[in-house]
Amino acid sequence: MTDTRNTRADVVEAAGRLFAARGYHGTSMRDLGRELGLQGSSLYSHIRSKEDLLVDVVQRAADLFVSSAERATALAGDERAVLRALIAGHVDVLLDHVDEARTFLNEARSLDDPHRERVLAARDSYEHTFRAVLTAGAASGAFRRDLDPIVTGILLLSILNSVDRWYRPAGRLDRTQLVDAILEFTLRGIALPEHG
Amino acid sequence: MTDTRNTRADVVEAAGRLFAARGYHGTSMRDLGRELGLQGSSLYSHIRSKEDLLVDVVQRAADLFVSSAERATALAGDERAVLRALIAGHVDVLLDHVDEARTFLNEARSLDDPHRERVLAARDSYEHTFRAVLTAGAASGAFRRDLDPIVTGILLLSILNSVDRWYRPAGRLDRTQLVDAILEFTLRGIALPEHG
DNA sequence: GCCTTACGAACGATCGTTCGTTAGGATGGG
DNA sequence: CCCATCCTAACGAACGATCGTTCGTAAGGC
Repeated sequence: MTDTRNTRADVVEAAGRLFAARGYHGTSMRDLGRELGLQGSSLYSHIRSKEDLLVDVVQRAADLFVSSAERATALAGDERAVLRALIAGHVDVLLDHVDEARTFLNEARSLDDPHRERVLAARDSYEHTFRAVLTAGAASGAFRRDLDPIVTGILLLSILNSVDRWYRPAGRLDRTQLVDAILEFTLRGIALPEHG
Repeated sequence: MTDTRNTRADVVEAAGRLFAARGYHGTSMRDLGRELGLQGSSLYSHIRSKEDLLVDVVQRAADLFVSSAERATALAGDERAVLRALIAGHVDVLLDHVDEARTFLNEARSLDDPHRERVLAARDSYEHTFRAVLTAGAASGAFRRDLDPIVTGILLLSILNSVDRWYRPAGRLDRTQLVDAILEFTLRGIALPEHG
């Protein structure tokens, strides 16, 4: 019963899986066919080229990240609340769509120019959302004023973009605790407060 | 004058450059030959296989990271000083050997089993150094006691391993300021201290 | 005269892709 | 209700290109 015929969405999903695990150049069309129980040539009933698949996977991830950020900023609340929502949204996208997100983060460089620029633009817009909240928080008094929001945003996103490399849902932290840990680290750091 | 004959070290260095830029599977031996002004087949005067090159590049980066950590822990000083040295050492390796470090971080999965395990073991040992300092600092009172050193170490290393993706020496921060920014973020976070 | 470095042709394997064809379910007219 | 039709998904052979690699050979400095 599971061996019904495949749709384009099935192909894109399997492509995400393999691209995430072995990279775009490390995945052949025949590999991808085998993953679906097909011949490599049969994939061309669904797509026009291998690059098409990468575009689809990466674009889908980009959309997920951008719309997650939009939902977070639409929230009522001070900058801390929005920042928490941004972190939680990023973690959700990363963990609920690991393969697309991984491919987005690691394989975008294999896109050819028009597509790569479009993806980099989406990423810029996404990162800008983080910077904007950090800047607003510094102005409103929620965050320190002596830190550069650009650098701070990059450091936070460095943490977030690495979550899929180590976090395992079966481990000690559930997802809420993960978000809390990242937020706590970002807000207060590891130093003892009473210390100089 | 620059077109003297090439040594094995030249080949490994050029391989690191291309592996970092295009990935292991995205780099062909003929690409690599062209980078050195050679035929692809001529590379086999210096190496036995393409995989050899990846092993060399990745192993070299692993050694650099591990010995950097050893130098940092050999330092006199409290845990904050050692932590700063660890951060500075990591940044130095990453920026002074970008290509090897990038390849180490991104292409280790393309190694076959015996070599990959050895590299993962080196990485584990390196990360253990960070955890050990964080644990010692929590015990001595330099750092907060309510944070998990394992998680904290991972978050810090997430920041450090991403530095090469955004830091440009021509930008606003020189290298010392970069280390200071990371240390400050890690120790105190972005929240206003007087805030709840 | 040897040893290192490089060449260039060639190997079989695999790459992404095209093509003509087919099985079978959906569709619609009589 | 049946049959002709169409469409989608898949096959398998084949294409030229490129892959990593081998081999026999040549050039040139210690």
